Amino acid sequence: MSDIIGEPGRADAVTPAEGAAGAIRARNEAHILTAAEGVFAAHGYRGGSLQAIADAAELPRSNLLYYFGSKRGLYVALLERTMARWNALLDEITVEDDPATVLTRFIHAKLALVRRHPQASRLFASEILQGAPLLQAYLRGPLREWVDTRAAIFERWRSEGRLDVRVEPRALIFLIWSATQHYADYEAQVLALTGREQLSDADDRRIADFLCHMILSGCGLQTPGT
Amino acid sequence: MSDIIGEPGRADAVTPAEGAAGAIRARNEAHILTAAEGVFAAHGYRGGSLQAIADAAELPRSNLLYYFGSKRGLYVALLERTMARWNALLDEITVEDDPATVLTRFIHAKLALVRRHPQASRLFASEILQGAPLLQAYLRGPLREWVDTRAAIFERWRSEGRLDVRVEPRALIFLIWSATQHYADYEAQVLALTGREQLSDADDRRIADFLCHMILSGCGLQTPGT
DNA sequence: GCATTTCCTGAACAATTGGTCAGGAAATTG
DNA sequence: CAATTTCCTGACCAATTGTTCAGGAAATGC
Repeated sequence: MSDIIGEPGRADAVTPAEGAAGAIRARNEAHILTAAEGVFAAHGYRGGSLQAIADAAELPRSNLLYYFGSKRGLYVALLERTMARWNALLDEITVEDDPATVLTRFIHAKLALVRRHPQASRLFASEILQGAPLLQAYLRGPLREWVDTRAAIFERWRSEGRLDVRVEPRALIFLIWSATQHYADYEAQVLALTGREQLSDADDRRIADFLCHMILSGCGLQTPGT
Repeated sequence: MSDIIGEPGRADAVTPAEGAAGAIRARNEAHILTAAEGVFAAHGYRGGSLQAIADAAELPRSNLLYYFGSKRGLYVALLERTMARWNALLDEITVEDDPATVLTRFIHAKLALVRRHPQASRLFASEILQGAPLLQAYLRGPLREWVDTRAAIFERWRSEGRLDVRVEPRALIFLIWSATQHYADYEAQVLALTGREQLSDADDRRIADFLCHMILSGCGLQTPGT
């Protein structure tokens, strides 16, 4: 019920230096979080059991409780870590920037992030599927603010004729998100339908180029020279 | 493990006429499946409990077992019903058709489907998030065939200059799927970010228009007159 | 070295899980 | 009507769930 995640002042404890006090804690917590990420991403919060996470982390179940207090505590810590990483990538743009360049960079960054941390993307997806009980504050707070800022800039660009009038700023952001996250969340489907074992770097590049082309031309923009 | 779903010959029992033998079964099964859809969509297969479904259906837990034998049996039946409905919408197209019209219709149909059955879309998403253990046969069989057919047609269009050369047929299909399903799977996020309680018909129309514009212009096509 | 904090875990906890089954009610059939 | 099939469920089962806790090992501080 307490949707605390994403509110300000939640700075993660600074990772203690190697050998210093609390170093063991930092190492083990990270280890457990990684295991939890895989389990919760695949089976959701309710479906993921502490035992399964403990097995993946090769630790006794009680050890997870020792560090995180409860299942919910572990899940919250995991979401916080994920959103913190996410936020680190929400780069700044201004009205002065070139729309085509901004969008291209945005798509590439998001695609790279999602392809590098597919588990994190799936975890996020499963939380949203539940109705985002713990992420309401994050969605309605910092993330919404971020979206509003970008949307305002897109709006400006549009009124200045630098973006096609038919572009809905927020819908554009959703489109980029959905198109990129699809390759993490629906990876199993993509692989099954393309007959691949996994996506190659070449695949990643073709996907990125295709998405950039589609989005840019929908915005009435030319692909900027590399 | 047995990924049977989606293979041919799985015709659902024809719903018996009102009052005929098995009518009770048909009615109750449908009732239970609807309840199960909501629970599994939100919490996944492992996370969804028979008790929760029973509560939603206002039936004793044993009754679900009576009709479906096991939790897995219920889940499989639910996935089968979902995929059957899905398949009913995979309409036919030919090379002779007009690309712009086909794509427009495709987007509208998919968006309407997904907005009308958001639970089904989320159920599907959660199954894929797990790695699609039960849908492998469906994905690699009938769905892949469907995708290959469309992709071949897009390819033809492209070689005839009726589609931009930069369009990757399969990636185009994925783009349409992801962009539309986003409004079901990530509904909680969309609502939180737009500050809405729910999406209106007007929202639906604006979304559809925007997506059609983006996709069509990325394909080098004009929006067809209505 | 000793004292203190941190780390760790096996055993036990009540609650919930999916599943079985006997026994009976309700409906359909002849 | 009686016979038969379908429908239904409460009680019980073993297994698993998240959590508590006592007691001790390991690391750290001095």
